Amino acid sequence: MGDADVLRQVGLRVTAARLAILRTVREGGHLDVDSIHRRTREHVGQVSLQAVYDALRALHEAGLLRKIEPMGSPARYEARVGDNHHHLVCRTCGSVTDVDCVKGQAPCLDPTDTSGYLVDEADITFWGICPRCQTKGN
Amino acid sequence: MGDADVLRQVGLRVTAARLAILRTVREGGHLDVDSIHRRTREHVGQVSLQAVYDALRALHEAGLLRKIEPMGSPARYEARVGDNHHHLVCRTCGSVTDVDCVKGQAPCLDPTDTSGYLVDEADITFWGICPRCQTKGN
DNA sequence: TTCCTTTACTTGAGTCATTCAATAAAACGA
DNA sequence: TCGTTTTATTGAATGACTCAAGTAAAGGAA
Repeated sequence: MGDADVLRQVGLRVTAARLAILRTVREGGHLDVDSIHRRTREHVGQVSLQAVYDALRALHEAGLLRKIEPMGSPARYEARVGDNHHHLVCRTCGSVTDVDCVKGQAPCLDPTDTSGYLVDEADITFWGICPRCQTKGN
Repeated sequence: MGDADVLRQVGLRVTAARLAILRTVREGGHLDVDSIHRRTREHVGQVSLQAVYDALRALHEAGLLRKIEPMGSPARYEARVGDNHHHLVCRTCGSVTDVDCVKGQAPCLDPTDTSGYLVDEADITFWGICPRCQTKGN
């Protein structure tokens, strides 16, 4: 199934911008909005930053993209959704790496005491220094 | 040991603003900067917003306060540090509640595969609907 | 195909949390 | 008490993101 069908399936219109943005995020890893904007332009020419914001929100609300916001840095988007994986974030360079769920397949949704909350998601970020920044000294 | 000594111990000068801010955060739970500013004023009169930002950063860097930034809302500070607890955040009203570490005393610092990262902290946020918002029938 | 309605895109201005910069005022060791 | 260093004040700036109004494109209906 192509991306056009994926979009239609979630009730979104198929536009060049959305197809390009979807592709960009898939290729890119964990890109911020600015990077997505720049790379998307390389694919389809002119696209406004607002169009990128709009499309990312639509794609995110439709469940096609996941949005992460590590403390202190702008939002990032990734195409890997629905598998409840977590993230390693480098304190030095800010790079993000996926980590599979700590508990295997289970969705990590069980704090020992939920205090009455109806919990539907566990958002887990591991902070540390990435291999490259370790070797770079400091 | 009083707060003044606590401040001196971490190498910070003792000022009325810092003492009041520390007290405010202790009393407040998970307050954002604006709330801290407002409440601190009630304790000591005039304090500028920037002084609050500066003090919070200093206190945070000194390890006296913990900073959390749930997606989509301004930063919040809490006085409970060093025990690696986690947070429940309400999707509806944004309120934050503490949860003890899922793994008991252990610091939850073991993703199955760290990809070479030197991990020093696990930041875990559980998202859901708080009891009050559940009964309010959204 | 053409028309029409709905949805998306563009441009430009606005908001909010946070930071920067320069001056004034305290803290605290000498 | 003095002098240096750190902290506070005031005001301006930044950056990520949103809002709003008009234009363009998508896709169903005629």
